[in-house]
Amino acid sequence: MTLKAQDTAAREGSPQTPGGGEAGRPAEGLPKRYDPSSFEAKWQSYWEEQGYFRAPDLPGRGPHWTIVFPPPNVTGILTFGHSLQGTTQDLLCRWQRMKGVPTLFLPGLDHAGVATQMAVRKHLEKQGVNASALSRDALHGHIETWRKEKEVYIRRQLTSHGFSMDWSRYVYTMDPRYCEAVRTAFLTLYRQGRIYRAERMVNWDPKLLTALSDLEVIPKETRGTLWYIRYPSSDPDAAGRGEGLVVATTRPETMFGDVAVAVHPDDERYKPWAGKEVQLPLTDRKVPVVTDPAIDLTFGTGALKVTPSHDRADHDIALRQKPLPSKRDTIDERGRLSGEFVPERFRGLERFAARKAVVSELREKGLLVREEPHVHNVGHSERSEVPIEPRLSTQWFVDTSQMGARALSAVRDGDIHIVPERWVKTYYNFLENLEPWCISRQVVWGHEIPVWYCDACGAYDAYEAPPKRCPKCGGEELHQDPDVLDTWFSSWLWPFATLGWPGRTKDLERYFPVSVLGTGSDIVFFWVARMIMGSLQFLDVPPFPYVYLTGILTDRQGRKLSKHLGNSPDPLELIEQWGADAFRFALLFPIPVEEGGAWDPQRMMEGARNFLTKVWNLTRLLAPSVPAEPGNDRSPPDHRAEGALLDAGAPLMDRWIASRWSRTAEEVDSRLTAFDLTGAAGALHQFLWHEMADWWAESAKDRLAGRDGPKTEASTRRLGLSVLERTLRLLHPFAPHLTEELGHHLSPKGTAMAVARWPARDELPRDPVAEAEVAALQELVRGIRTLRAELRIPPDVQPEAYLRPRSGPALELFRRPADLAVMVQLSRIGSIAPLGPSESPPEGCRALVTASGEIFLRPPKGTAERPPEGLQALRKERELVARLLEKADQRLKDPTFVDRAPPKVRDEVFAKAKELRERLTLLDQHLAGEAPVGP
RNA sequence: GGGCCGGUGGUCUAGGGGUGAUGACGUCGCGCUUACAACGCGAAAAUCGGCGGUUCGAAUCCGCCCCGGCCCA
Repeated sequence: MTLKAQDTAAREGSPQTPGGGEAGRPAEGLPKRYDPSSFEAKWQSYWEEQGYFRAPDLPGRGPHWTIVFPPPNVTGILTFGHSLQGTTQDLLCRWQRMKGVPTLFLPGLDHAGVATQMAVRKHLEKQGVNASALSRDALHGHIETWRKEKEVYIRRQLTSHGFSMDWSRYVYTMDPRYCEAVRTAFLTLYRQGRIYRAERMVNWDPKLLTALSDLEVIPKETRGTLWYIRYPSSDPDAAGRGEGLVVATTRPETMFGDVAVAVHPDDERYKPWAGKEVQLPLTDRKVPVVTDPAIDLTFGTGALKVTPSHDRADHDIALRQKPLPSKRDTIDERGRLSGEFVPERFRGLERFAARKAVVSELREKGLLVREEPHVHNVGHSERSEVPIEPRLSTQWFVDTSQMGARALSAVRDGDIHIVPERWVKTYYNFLENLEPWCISRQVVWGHEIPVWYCDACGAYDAYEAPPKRCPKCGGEELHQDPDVLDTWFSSWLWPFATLGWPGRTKDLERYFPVSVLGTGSDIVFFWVARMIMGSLQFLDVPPFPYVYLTGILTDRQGRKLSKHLGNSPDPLELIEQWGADAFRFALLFPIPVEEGGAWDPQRMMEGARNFLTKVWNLTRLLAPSVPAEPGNDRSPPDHRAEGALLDAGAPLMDRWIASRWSRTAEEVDSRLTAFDLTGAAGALHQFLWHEMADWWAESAKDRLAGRDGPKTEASTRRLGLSVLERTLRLLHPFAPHLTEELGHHLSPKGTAMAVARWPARDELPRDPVAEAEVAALQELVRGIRTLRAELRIPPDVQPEAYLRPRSGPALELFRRPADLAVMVQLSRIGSIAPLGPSESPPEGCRALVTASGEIFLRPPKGTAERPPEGLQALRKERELVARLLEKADQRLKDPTFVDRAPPKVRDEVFAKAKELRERLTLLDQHLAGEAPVGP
């Protein structure tokens, strides 16, 4: 009945009273099972309705916490990387929001030029539309339709992660305001002379017919062939040159574009050739032999054909060898041989077909000396995946040298910190070797280039709005540059264009700079470095003080998770199956966020889900139904109330768990401050599961069951709830839905967790004495459990135990019957009797010796007198102690150690040796006699 | 070719000069002990990639080497 009602509420998405003690859910309590699907959607819409995530409109500068989410591409489905980024960034935002800092988590969408155009074309072609025949406007229309569809879907995906984004400030890189920012950026740089047109070697994609930036080119290891081609001597009679020169190349089809053969100036083999000419095979042309220091003597034959139009290095060589032409196009934009230099019979052949044709003709003519397999890296288009054709072409470039230098010093001078720090060097390395940034793309989808050309005189300039006439010749026929801008030319403005730049908006004033820029380490160059350049250039300040780089997650075979490879789990499916909280937690823990590594979905999700289940059940133990406790409403906690529960006479385990909580709160907060999200998650995992649940709750069960009277029961419950509720708040940024659900269960009328106050680290008192005593208690309890497991004592049999304390804290424990009772409970034995220093335990006991004390257990009648294997634990303990003692003694015997080690270390070792020696004696007595031992 | 990162039980991982080297998953015992089998208790399992060096003392610092990965050419 109960479950059913909830399910309906969740499906409908917006219950009237989400926390509802009265209407939403019957007050009896928490369902037995942790079922995230029954409440996650409910809280998402509740948060949204309440407007918790809308960043406050505040005037002027002031404290703020801003994170701009790296905008997903309109291409469609969210990637795993977005889930990871969103999770880390949402965590930081929720944490700061709870601290009361005005917080903005800004979502957006990237138009993603080439990638989107490709996706939409593919989509249209599937529907039978011939995309290449469409006009620019028509294609824009289709893309717009596509965008509207994807936008809704992407938003739903982000929301279903529980990300606390401010959707009222959502930005699309094609919004008119954003377009203005892009235009302003272009015009500013253009007028400063930092944007220019030039003919340069670019990465040409012969399929998409566009230039690509270096970063869009993916080198792929490719098996090719190295062909050795003879370039015959042009004067065969000359001494030593009769055979001609042999040149090695992987691209014989480009030979018609050769302008020279180059050799290293120090290469003895080719000394006689310098300045001479060779015949260019398959043509009637001759080319000179030049010397250039860039030639690698060891590669191939040490002689290189120089093809300036189709190879970057060759182009550089040709430029250096002044009289040589630096341009000789023989391959057209579609990758076909063409032009006057190509013999008629090869013209029009596609490059790979041409390669075959050229090779076979060379072979026929006996000019092919040798061919051998050759593995090398070939640049491929990230977008279309075809091999890149280096090509000379006229493009727009940004001169980034000065901006790069500023970006470099921003990090060097400590204005920007990169976390983890090791990426700093990579960042330097990139900026120290900056190339001009090619920003024009020959596609139709993207930001237009605000440059107009005069049809009459050819003059061109950049304008804010379409010019009426040419300022030079007065011509009225002008046309705009047909190219569009590289997507990254809009992305690099993201931290400030999203806040209204170039306008001087309130948001820009309040929420800029961004507090931390989080992204995957794979786009340090594409994005991070350029945003830093852009912000320094246009606003004169760094865009953010911190860059937080996450690692790259891989599958079990170490391959990057990507849609491409199909090895990336679908975030939505994971959320549906396991819940958003489990997914979030699994992304953070236990694999370190900034390291990345193999992410096995099943295993990760199970681990996270089990942990959250634990939290669920712990809450169920403490508050099976809505507690009637007054004042338990998440308002600032009442220190006096807890003070009374935690005075000197309070139960040891209570004082202990409060103290542990305090340490955990501090650890979580300081780890978050240091961007150690995994560490913070780990601290909570450790505390909730292995301290609060395993030890405190186990020790408190009797009290909670009312066995010590109703007053004790009430105070225990109150203390437990007080610690639990505080921990839920600490956990909220990690698992927002679960903690919201449980928080409302605990106090139906309380503040929502999403806006609850982040606990101060010293809210509950530290108690080092209690911590030391519980450490001893745990050691003794574990000893008893070990012994009992070894003696094969059945669970329902409760033997008697005798303990003789050896350490100070243990001694204290034995003074207090209540603490002994806790030990009895935790180790499931019948009774514990303390033994004085000279007392002996009764006959028939088995013993174990720990640092805290000696443990004796009497197997009840009827159980095995002695386990078949004997007393392994005791024997192993002896071995270990003996080994440790020997080590310690050795050090103490070493005069240099005694001489040079700090006194503190020396004393420690000395004390340790003393303790070990005593323990060894005890162990030997137990082993030798198996008899109860007196002094 | 240049640069960066990592190598710790079967797997993943903590620790960054003095530890009895964390913890998780998995494995093996024993248990459905009324918060939790999505669990509990116990056990087995690592000479911290190799070789040198610095040091009274190295998983930890330095050098070289080997292996894996990433980035830029």
